[in-house]
Amino acid sequence: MISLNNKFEQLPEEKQSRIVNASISEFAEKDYETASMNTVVNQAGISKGSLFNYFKTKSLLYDHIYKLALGEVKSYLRKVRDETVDLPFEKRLSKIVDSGVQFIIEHPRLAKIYFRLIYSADSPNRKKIVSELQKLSNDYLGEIIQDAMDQSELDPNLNQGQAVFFLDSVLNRFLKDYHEAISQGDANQFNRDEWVKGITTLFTKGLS
Amino acid sequence: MISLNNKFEQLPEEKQSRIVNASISEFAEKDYETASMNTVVNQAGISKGSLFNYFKTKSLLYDHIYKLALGEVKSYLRKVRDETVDLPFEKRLSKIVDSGVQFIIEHPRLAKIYFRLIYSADSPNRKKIVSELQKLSNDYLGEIIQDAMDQSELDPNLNQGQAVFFLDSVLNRFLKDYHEAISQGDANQFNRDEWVKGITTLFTKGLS
DNA sequence: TCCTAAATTGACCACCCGGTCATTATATAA
DNA sequence: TTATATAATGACCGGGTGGTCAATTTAGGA
Repeated sequence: MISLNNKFEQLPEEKQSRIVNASISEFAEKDYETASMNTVVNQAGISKGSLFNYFKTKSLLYDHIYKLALGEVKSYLRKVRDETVDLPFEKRLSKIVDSGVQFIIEHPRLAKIYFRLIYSADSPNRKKIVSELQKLSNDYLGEIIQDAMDQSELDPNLNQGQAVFFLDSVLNRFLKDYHEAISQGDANQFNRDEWVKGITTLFTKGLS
Repeated sequence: MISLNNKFEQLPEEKQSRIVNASISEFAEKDYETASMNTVVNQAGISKGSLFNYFKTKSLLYDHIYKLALGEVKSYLRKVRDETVDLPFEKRLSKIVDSGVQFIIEHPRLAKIYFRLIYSADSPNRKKIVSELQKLSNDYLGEIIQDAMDQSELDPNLNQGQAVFFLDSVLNRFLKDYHEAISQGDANQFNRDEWVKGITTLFTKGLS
């Protein structure tokens, strides 16, 4: 026995995806407490009893969904890290922003769940999840910054932790605002190239 | 007739502050949907009917509270802006961080409401409020950055909007993390001076 | 002291929630 | 075809919600 969720995983794939889809929509639209299991079952076209048979509690369903969202985020990060490993810091940063934007466009609902998780305070196990995410981001951006330090593209005596923090702050905030702009239909206010250039300039040369 | 809330404002001050206190606690602890009017009336020691007599709906009570929180934030910003108007950019930044930290320590619950408002998505009129906040931040940080540009402490050809965005991202994120660290009792992980120095260095000289 | 107008109360309403479980429908093996 | 195990159902439960309003308490002037 590997998984504790075999009930759900042994379902026909079509049914699984109906349920996952409905759950993603609901958890993207409302925060954890406000999201309704009733809405999920109605949108998925199954009965309430069935859903609670597959996932014993709301919290376990949420677990399944956020892990799924996080998995997608991670695979994107891994992809862009590996694909840019030989590029200079500036180009790397640019690609990171690019693929963040791409992720948001391709998975707007997952992005919403991700941002809700980071910025809101009411998901179950929030502390554990957020610290996990922090580690992920630390590892990911830390590696990129360390590479740049090793290549003397960034000051080798940099406080690496701080640098990661700054980069993370700006990137996350940019992507969050971009995501919000998209979901309100006015993403044109963002000239992507200009922003990428601005961000890389900030980190390499500062504002003076 | 100036105010529409005269019912509440004509109450004895002691009673007003009991109600405000209870409301602040509740809206700080839970997000808008989850916060309970029952909890508020119990903690304030008044009856439910009375509260709904003073504030016709939950949303109107929330309005009153967030405006109060915002007012405090604004007065802090105004104060630090005026007190630092003659200082160089670096010193100014440092004072801004200082007074942000001070605000968080003095008004932890208001800070929580403020951060919830910015980062969460479920307060009523959120769009309007957030854009109001953005304007506030733009005016405030914009002025400080413009001053630094005028004094040639920052590049006079800077994209001012971007610069404000970056500064806002880093400052807000720092204060948010600091606030969370405090409310979990381990704020010692933040060496304030080191962070202030790091932030000012980032913005003036970059990381290379 | 009594009367009236205003303030306060809390039982009550309709609604929604997460979760349960006896009942029913479905699939499978004999 | 029939008997049996398994899966799916939705009425139902206790509890909490924002909001209401008839009844009661309080305050103040005559």
